[in-house]
Parts: sequence; C-alpha cells; structure tokens
Amino acid sequence: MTIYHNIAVNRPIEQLFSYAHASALAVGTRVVVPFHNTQEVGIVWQSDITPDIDIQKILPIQTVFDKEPPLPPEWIQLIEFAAKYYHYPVGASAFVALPTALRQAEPFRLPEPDAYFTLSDLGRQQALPRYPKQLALWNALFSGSLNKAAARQIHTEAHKYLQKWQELGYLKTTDKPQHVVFQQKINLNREQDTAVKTVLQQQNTFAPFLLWGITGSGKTEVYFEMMAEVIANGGQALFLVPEINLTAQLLERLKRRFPAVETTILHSGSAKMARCQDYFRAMSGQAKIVVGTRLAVFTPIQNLRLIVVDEEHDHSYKQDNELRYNARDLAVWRAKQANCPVILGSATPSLESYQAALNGRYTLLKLTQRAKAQARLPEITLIDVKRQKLDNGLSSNALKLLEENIKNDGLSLVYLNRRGFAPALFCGDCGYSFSCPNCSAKMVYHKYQRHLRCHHCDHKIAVPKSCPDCGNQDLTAIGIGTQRLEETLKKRFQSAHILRIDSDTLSRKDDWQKIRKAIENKEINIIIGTQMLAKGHDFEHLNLVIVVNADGSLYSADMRATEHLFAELMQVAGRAGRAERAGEVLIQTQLPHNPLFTHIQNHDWQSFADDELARRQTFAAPPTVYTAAFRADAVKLQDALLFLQNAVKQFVLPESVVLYGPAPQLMTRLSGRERVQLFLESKNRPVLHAAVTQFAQILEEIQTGDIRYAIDIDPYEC
DNA sequence: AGCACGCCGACT
DNA sequence: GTCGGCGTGCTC
Repeated sequence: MTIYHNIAVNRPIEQLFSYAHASALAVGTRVVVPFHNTQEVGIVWQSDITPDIDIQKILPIQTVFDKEPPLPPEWIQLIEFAAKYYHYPVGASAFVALPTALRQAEPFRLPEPDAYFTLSDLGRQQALPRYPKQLALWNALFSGSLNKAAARQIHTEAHKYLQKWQELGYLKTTDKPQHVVFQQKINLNREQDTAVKTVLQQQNTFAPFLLWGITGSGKTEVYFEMMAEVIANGGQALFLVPEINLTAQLLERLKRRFPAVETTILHSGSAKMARCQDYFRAMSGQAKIVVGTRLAVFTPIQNLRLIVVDEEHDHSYKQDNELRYNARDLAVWRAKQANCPVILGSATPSLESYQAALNGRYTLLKLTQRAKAQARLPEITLIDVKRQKLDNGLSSNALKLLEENIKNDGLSLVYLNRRGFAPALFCGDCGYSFSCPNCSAKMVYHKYQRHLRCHHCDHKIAVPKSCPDCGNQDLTAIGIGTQRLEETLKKRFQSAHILRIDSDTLSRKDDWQKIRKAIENKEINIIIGTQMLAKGHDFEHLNLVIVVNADGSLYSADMRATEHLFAELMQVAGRAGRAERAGEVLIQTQLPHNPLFTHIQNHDWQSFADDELARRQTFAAPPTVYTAAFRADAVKLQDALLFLQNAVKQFVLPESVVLYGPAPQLMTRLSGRERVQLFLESKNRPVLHAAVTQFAQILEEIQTGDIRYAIDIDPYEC
C-alpha cells in the first residue's frame, strides 16, 4: 500500500512537497526526505492526500523518526496561522519555531520518563535537615513531589541526597507527580486580589486581560498567584518575558514561589539539547511552567491553561527577520485556541492593547498602588538644558544632586542610551564629519579602543589624525556618550566609585553576577548605564536617576517614538525609590514643554495614552488602522525603488486601502545596501490581508537579481 | 535557500 | 577551442 503525504521542508518556498510511504504517518511526525539532490528534514503536514502532481515524480520518505512523539495538531495550526498571517512560507515558519536540535536530520532521544520522589511515611517522621539547601529540598518533598530536574533546581547536589534518603527509606517514588501544595502564600492587596480572582473565574474560557500596573505594584505576584491556581488544577502555564527580563532575579523568584513545580526555561542561551528536552517536557505535560522569550510562544503545551505576557509593550516580542511574528499577538491567538485566559501585563501598555481594552475586546485590570506601602513614587524634575551651560552633557543641578547623593551614601544611576565616547567626530575647520561607508550613520568615537565604529554594521577605522578633506589636525568629538560621562564624573568625583555598564563593558556573561554583588553590597556610588540597565534590574537602594538626554526620539518622524520614549522614561524612573527611601529623578531635556513630560511627572500613563491615541486617530496611524510594510533593498537605491514602483504599477489598490510610498527608509544605507519601503494601511484587517497577498504575488513575480525584499505585518517602525 | 543549468568573456 | 562568470529556474 502506498500512502501519500505532504511534507513541510525548511525552504523559503510556499509549497509543501508530496512523498510516499507504506503506511499513513501521523501529522507532525519528523521525517527525512530526498530533496533536490540532498536529504532534508521534513514534517508531515498532511497525511493520506491525493497528490496534485504526476505520481511518477513522487519519491518515498527515507526515514521516519517514529520514536519521537509527533508535534501536536495545535502546533501545526499555530504555525499555519503564523505563516499565513505574516506572509512567510509555511515550511520555513515551522523551522523557525522548532528548537535547533529538531531541525537536524538526526533522531532525538527522548529523556527517560521521570520518577517523582516524595516523602514516605517513615520520612515524614524524621528530624529536619540542618542545612538550608537540604531543608529546602526536604520541604519541597514534604509538600509535593519532585523529579530529579526539579530537585536540582532547589539544590545542585540534590541527586546525592535523593539517593541517600531513598536508601534510608525516607522516600517513595511514583510515576505521576503528586498534587502540589504551595508553600508560601503571599499577602496580596485588594487590587491584586481582585485581579487574580477576576482572571481565575474565567479559567476555562478564552479571556484576554490587560493588566495595567504601575511600577512596583506587584504584577509578578499576581501572575504567580494565578499560575499557582492553574497548576494546582493540573494545568500548565506559559510565561513570556522580554529578552532582557529573563534575569537571574526572576528565576530566583520563580524557584522560591514554586519549589516543587517543574519549570522549563527557554531562551537563546540554553544548550541545544536542553532546549529540545524542554520542548518535549512541555509537550508531554511534565513541565508545568514554561518560561521564555518570544520563541517560547511556539512551545507545544499539552494542557495549556494560562498565558502571561509580561511587559507586553516591549518591542523584543517582535522578531525582525525571517518570520516577522509578534509573540504577544500569537500568545493571544494561542489562548483563543486553548480556551484559556491570557494576561498582558505592563506599567505602560502598548496603545494596541489599550485600545483593545477601551473597546471591550480585552478586560482592563488595574494596579494603581505600590505593593510595598512605604515605597513612594519618585519625584520627577525637569531641567531645561537649552540655555544652560553643560559640563560634558551634565547640568549643574545634576552634578549637585550627584554630589549630595555620594555624601549621603546613596546609589545614583546616570542614564544615557548612547555608547562610546562621542556620537560623532568633526573637523573643527571645514566641518567634515566621519560617516560610515556602508551605512547612513556617523561613526561613533570610542576613545579607549582608539577607533571610530559604526553602531549599525560594526565597521571600524582607527581614529584619524587629521581631516581627510582639508588636512586640519583639530578634530573635535561632538556629543556625549557613556564613555565621556564616565570620564567626566570620575574627574569630578575622584573618591566615588563609578561604574559604567553597557554592552561594551559587559562582554562576558559572568561579569554581571559580580557587578550585581558589588552594587548590592553598596560598593558603588554611581552607575552609568544604557537601555540594558533600564529593564528588569532592581536595586533596592537606588534613589537618584539622572536622564542625561531625553530628546533623541522626540525629533524623529516615527509615530511610535513618543510611545517608546514614554515607556523608557517610566521604566528608568521606576528604578528609583523602590525601597523606603524616596527616590528622585532628574530629566534633562531641550523640550520641557512637550506634553509628554507633564504626564511623566504625574506618573500618568493613562492620560498620556488617551492623548496619544487621539493623536493617532487624527493621523490615521496604528492602532487606529492596520498596517503592512514592504521593504526592499539593493546595492543601488534606484534598483530597489524601481522594484517597488513597478509593483505599484501592477497593483490594483482596493477600496479602503491606502498606499504610502515607496520612499527611502529612514536609515537608507545599511551594511552597504540601500533600502526603500512602502506601506499599505486599512481599517479592515481582512481587506488589508488580501491586498498584501496581491502585492506579495506581484513582488514574487517581478523579483530579479540583486533585489531582496521582506514583508512586515504590524510593523513597529513606520 | 541551495544548487544546477545555461549562455557570453579571458585564458592554456 | 575551454574555464568560469553569475542570471534564471526548480526542488515532490
């Protein structure tokens, strides 16, 4: 008997390919098939089909990985949806979503089914261990059951003690986890409690929530409480965090709150095999909590009962290459598929989610109080730096506050989102500036590395001795970067301990632990930091934040720039005064009258969002309309431009779709290629989708030679 | 994406 | 006469 199957392969081509096998294979099975003149990994996408090509041409499937459980139908549906929605080939989409070990043409050996340990009756009568780590393990075994992986999360030497206690007869093993009892119950305030109860009432229905909670309002406790309940009922929870937020701090909190719950952490750093195991542990229902960055949204989860998307406004949920998906949006789709609640949480929600809450698609939950009653919101002061003389970018007010804070043994953060010594080097005579040969950007002056570097393509040149145009040797560094701030502050406060933290100083991963310790031990007076520091890292005693330059994005044409700046400033400001000591924030700006700052000073996200939403309405910008971007690049600008222009000529613009462009992108040159773009917008999503499909077809037909292009649905940059 | 096929310039 | 440039087209 011959059964035909449609197989998805990892190629950027739209079609599936038909192959023959002696028996019907389950959809989702991994296979190896002959393709072109090599072997390719494939996934059975459709089983038992009637092929639409000549049967003579159909080749047999070569290998079937039948020891692996097939990917579940829900996963196939999810990929299918993502591929269609983001206009990316389905085969390639599937392989973006798969852990690397499963992209290889090798069988994956499943880990042994886990044994679960719990205390036996004899064990329950024994005296408690004396050492804290052992005690923690004991407590976890007392209140629930643990497999080895979960035990190791509590105590790295757990296997030793498990063996010892088992030999003594203190333990019994089961193949199913015991009902899990939770150790500590956290006291929630009324708002937190209401949020938890509201969500839990809808446990078995698709229910999207927007959880708006000011910084320090205890969103994490709310998530944990809901997760606890869902897990106690036998379900699994998916917890998405932005890239930068997957910190040791969060993992410690999870471990403390869920000592006896099997947790899986998926991120780009985890080893290939480990990630693959996690995939299967989640798929089989073993892992109760799946934590991860955007990629984790594709984890197959057997009994998904709750999804949390923390910091839902964060742009790192959007992938900006290959399959350009937004994990937050796919999370909502998954919740609908699984009939479970999804919570999008943020102190500064995205306007998309806010609008959804306003028109009733999402339920809005509010946390307006700081969880620690004594922790007050920081006082925010604006400094108009337009007419003030600055000392290397710092106002006299800023310097005064820093000096006082050093005296008082406080911790200050000087925030500037710009690495290097100075963002540009100019000739003092003729005004020549050094630009990157590959990109439309100035080269950044790095004083200590003695080079100029492009922050977009990483092109480096030695610091020039003289102007190539007029020969003048007087070259001046214009503007302020973190290196220059560091130099200035070290000169000024010679006895203070000053630490610069940006991606230039933090090259090695383990550096961070040491730095954390030093900061927590109050060995540091001033931290100079970039965006890296703004998110996810709490330092209890941080009480002064100086924002050196808040304006960059206010001059930009990007609609979302303001939204982004607001979130960034709120986040940075939120670093201050988490403990009992009141925090102080100083923002240096040239545009103090921009209404954005009033809202920042009042800690008033909602007014900001209302204003901004009204503005978007008048400009017919997202989220009022849906958008799609088409970006093309070529070595010559003209080629890329003509490519899109020719497509427009053939395009039949549907009613209620608006076309903008094509025009050069904001950053026209990047890595030696010239980039142009075009937008389609519509109030109606299906209409837009149809228009995009039509346009994509034209592009595919006329694409030649050097031109590359990409489709970006719901783009962030526009 | 790969990889082969295919039709025009500089080489033993 | 051939080696090889990368433009075009196909992969069950």
